[in-house]
Amino acid sequence: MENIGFGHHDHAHCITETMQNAEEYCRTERLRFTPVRRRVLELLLKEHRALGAYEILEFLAKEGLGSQPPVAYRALDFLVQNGLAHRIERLNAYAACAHLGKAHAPAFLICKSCQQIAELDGEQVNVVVTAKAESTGFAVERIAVEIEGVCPACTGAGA
Amino acid sequence: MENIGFGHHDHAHCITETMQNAEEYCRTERLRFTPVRRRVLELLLKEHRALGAYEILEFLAKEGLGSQPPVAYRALDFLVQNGLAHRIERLNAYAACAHLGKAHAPAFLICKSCQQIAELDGEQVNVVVTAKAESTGFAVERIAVEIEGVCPACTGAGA
DNA sequence: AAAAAAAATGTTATAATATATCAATACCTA
DNA sequence: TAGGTATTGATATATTATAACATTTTTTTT
Repeated sequence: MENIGFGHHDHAHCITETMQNAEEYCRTERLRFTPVRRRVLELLLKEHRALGAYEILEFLAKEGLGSQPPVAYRALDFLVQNGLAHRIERLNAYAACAHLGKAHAPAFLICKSCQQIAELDGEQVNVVVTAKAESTGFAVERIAVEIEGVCPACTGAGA
Repeated sequence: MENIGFGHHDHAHCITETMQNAEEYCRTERLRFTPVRRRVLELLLKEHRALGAYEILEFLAKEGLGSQPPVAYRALDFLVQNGLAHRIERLNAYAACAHLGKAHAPAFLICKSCQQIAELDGEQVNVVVTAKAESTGFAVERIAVEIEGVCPACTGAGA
């Protein structure tokens, strides 16, 4: 897995490509990629940072896609369950998955200043941690690695 | 750092010893270990699991130590700031530090079933992750490693 | 020891995040 | 097309967290 960082990139392309991948993924998995779900993923991709459920809800409300919290939470749950987005525990917020479909063990870089999220390959880390944990008899189900700090762009900008 | 796990231990002793360490630590660091702060740490140690701020507040209220949320949050902030307790992001809850005073890089094992928390030594993990992150130009400030699963006791109990 | 400054606490109010519940609708599939 | 399942709509409420300001306590300075 390649690291997806904070660098510049063709963002429009990154959106359309990920959306296409998501469409296909849902088709093959027989998941219902409904309008709200589709739109929420699109918003996460467009904003390219972690968004809270209520931030998302504001967008949805403006667009007539729903105005009550469960609308946003349900869509986010769907995306997270199916690996199309990740929940960032530290922020109680959500970010689009940068490696759609491919199994992966993400470690998140969280910029305090701009809320942008990058994914590092956490595979190694997961292996080490899982070994340690299971040697104590603990049954590992889920590993969250979240790294808080300041991204290159914001460091440069004196943030 | 030794791993502190889910095994049986002399809990009464573990409480008094940690409290003594905390007392001394606060004395040498010239920190004010006020009654509320002391009591909150004691509660975290006694319960030996992650407690939410409002759970703690209930105890405090019963004991006449305060009944409004800021009372609990302030005490918890103090303990976390000074390394006497940790915040478990996954649970929005708090646990007493198992390695008081010693600098350490904890990785938390969170039992879904009983909410008990164990600390693994996350030093290695932190080194690996920090290297990766900083190679992308990201300035690391804080790393959270949280492992969710089922502890040996609960696995045995069929949880 | 008194005054000034700093830290902690008390109190009220409210913000932000999240879920339970039940009714209505859309969609699969037998 | 009837029946089951998944999704959405809508209302209410639970849970977690902080802002703001007054008061008190502790520490430091004079």
